[in-house]
Amino acid sequence: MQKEHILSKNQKIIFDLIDKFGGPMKAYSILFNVQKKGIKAPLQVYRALDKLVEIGKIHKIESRNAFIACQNSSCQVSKATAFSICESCENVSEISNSKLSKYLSNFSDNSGMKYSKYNLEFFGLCKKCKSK
Amino acid sequence: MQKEHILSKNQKIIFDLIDKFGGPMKAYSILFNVQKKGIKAPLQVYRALDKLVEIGKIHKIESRNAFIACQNSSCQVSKATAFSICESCENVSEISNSKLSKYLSNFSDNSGMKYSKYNLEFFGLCKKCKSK
DNA sequence: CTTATAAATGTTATATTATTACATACTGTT
DNA sequence: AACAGTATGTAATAATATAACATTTATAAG
Ligand SMILES: [Zn+2]
Ligand SMILES: [Zn+2]
Ligand SMILES: [Zn+2]
Ligand SMILES: [Zn+2]
Repeated sequence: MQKEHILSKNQKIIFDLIDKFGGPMKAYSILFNVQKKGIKAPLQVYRALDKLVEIGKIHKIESRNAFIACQNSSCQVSKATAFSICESCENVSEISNSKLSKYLSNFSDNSGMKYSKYNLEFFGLCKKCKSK
Repeated sequence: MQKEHILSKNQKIIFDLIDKFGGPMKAYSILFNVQKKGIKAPLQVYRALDKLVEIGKIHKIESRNAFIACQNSSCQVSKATAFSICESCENVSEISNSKLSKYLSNFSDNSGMKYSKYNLEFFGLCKKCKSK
């Protein structure tokens, strides 16, 4: 189980927006959408995003510079993330596969490096886009 | 084996720089370093980078917005990439592990999605940084 | 060789993403 | 009350990436 975090005002506004939206959102799109709530500057958005990523409530989709709400409450807080991304419609979903996460969390090679975190992004065509 | 690509002038200048540098380079750092060779504008750099990524001569480290020469001539041209990244010294190396690549290339879940490409980034501390 | 086509280049301007710096306010603890 | 840690507000700017348009070079076909 995850530790519960009490979100601050800005953090809550921004998390609620991303969570409700359901898909990946870009920082400046978030900014535009929360301006009516009094959040006026990019930095206010980025600070909230940083914190939300840190506590695992959202994840950054690195290849898209976008942020998505965690769809997997049991994932190891931001330390082990995997996503599938449709290159046609840009739909993104978080992969929750215990075999995969176990395999990657235990991965080690002969580099002498100790891995404490990973991010995996799969690309392809989703069901809908495939059948077009 | 990979198909051989003949690089254009700008592509060759930029690939040679990245390859010689050995680690991840950022686009504007590349630009600065090739200005004496006549490449003056960001777009010239980005166009060469796009092409080099496309043909698998370099890869983009998404979490760092940086580009590194492919260290693994047998990797499936830009379709299956894995890196280890030291969060302390920012050293990056390409992971060449046939079991891992086989596992990920064959990965499928019940989403109905057909994966054609992936990128994996491991984070941790390298040997050197661990012992500090 | 000429024509056609695709790929690459040059140049300017601009869009998008993210951080620095500094001042202020809120929250919980001793 | 004093302190430490976290969060906020605001302005300016840095860093990353693309749009638009003109021109040139490479490749292949007729
Ligand atoms: Zn998650
Ligand atoms: Zn799709
Ligand atoms: Zn490679
Ligand atoms: Zn290191």
